[in-house]
Amino acid sequence: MNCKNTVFERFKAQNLRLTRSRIALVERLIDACAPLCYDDIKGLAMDKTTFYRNMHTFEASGLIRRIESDDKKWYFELAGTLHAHFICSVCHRVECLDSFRHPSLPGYAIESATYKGTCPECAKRSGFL
Amino acid sequence: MNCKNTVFERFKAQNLRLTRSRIALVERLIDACAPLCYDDIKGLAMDKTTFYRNMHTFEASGLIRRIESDDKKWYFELAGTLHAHFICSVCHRVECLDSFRHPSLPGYAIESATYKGTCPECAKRSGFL
DNA sequence: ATTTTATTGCAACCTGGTTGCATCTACACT
DNA sequence: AGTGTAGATGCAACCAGGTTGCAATAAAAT
Repeated sequence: MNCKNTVFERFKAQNLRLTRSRIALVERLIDACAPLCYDDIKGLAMDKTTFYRNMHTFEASGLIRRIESDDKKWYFELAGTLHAHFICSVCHRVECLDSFRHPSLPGYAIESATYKGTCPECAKRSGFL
Repeated sequence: MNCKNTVFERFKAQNLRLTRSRIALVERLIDACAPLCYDDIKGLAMDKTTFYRNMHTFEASGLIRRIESDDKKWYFELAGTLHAHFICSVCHRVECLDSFRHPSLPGYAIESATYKGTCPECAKRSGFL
């Protein structure tokens, strides 16, 4: 479960301090239902060093997952259920495709699936519909 | 067909000059059966500007496709048949999954599929087998 | 051979992300 | 509550991949 208190308990269990930035980051990540990059949290007025260092820490402790989009930026999301991502090459948004099962490939250990193309909104907007 | 002469004919048809660098690049891309990044062609002793500019040109003319790996680099491959890619998070190699059909997602125009995880070789090497 | 124009290479730049280090602060211990 | 200390933060400087401006070069058309 991705509720705040659960996350904070995991912090304690891993000797991670409950700092102002971390609380803000977790709240933001819970709020958003899509992966976020540094630009997305700039409103939090946090140094990028702090952001990236915390993301690494969170990733190492299994709290979040990292996704590389096609805009050379890293996106982070709370590590909930495994799901695929769709990256729109028009608006560059990263979307979660919940309830999507990865295909199986003998010999390969698939950990994530990313699909790229045009999302429904952009297709509509550009008259591709 | 990805034979050299076919490619060079397309060059002419698009008013692209047949330069030493372009010939070398096309030969290298045909040779490799995997997407290549700038580091992969450093042996060709070509300035990175030339490499990237040509890749953009080739992409614009539909000759190649661009893939973003998880190492913050761009990989390029000849635009042959559509297929998915597997990126190994251990050795960072980009592999082509030929004869792999993309799933269908209503509303989304899927143009590419990328799977990440551990490739068979790395799984074996690290004793995950 | 000459001219024209696309292409190349260099240097300088941009952006996303990382590292070193001094400062600060969460938290444990009195 | 006051204090000590390891862990967290912010700044500046840095690194790497990729892009841009511009002068020099080389295809290819004449």
